[in-house]
Amino acid sequence: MKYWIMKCEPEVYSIKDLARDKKTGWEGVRNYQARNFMRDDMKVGDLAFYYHSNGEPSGAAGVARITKAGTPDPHQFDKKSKYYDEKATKEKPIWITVEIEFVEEFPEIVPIERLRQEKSLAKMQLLARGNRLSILPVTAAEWETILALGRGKA
DNA sequence: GCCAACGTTGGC
DNA sequence: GCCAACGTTGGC
Repeated sequence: MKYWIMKCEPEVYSIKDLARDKKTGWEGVRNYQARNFMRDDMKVGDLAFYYHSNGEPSGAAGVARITKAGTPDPHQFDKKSKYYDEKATKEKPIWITVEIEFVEEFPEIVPIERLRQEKSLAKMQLLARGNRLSILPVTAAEWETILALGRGKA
């Protein structure tokens, strides 16, 4: 099983929205690296931190689980969608989506500033300079560290 | 709202 | 295939 970080702006869709909806499709990803993670490496049962970007504060807000992996993103075929891609066909879809379900919301968001204070997280891709990927892998050690912070046990 | 950093596009 | 211009991301 693998661990991930999935970023979303809370004003667009927050952890509370996910808690209310129970599950949601992770659609509209239009970045090849993020797509490749979803297509090739994400498996049903994998866990992900739900990360609020551009939030107040930005940081890890909770945990979600992958419930469906690597299905074509329907928006790429929809001419009315902002995610429409004229190069995509049903036979050869370009963009991929996964479905996630709510697992837990942290009592308090773990701010990115707090993550930067952890020496063991210094090499995390999330904290790398200029990182903009919306989906990132997390190591098991990083997972445990952040989970403890999120649950207030660190 | 600013701006640095990055991915993508398109002209050549 | 290079690279400048552009658009987007995301922390602050």
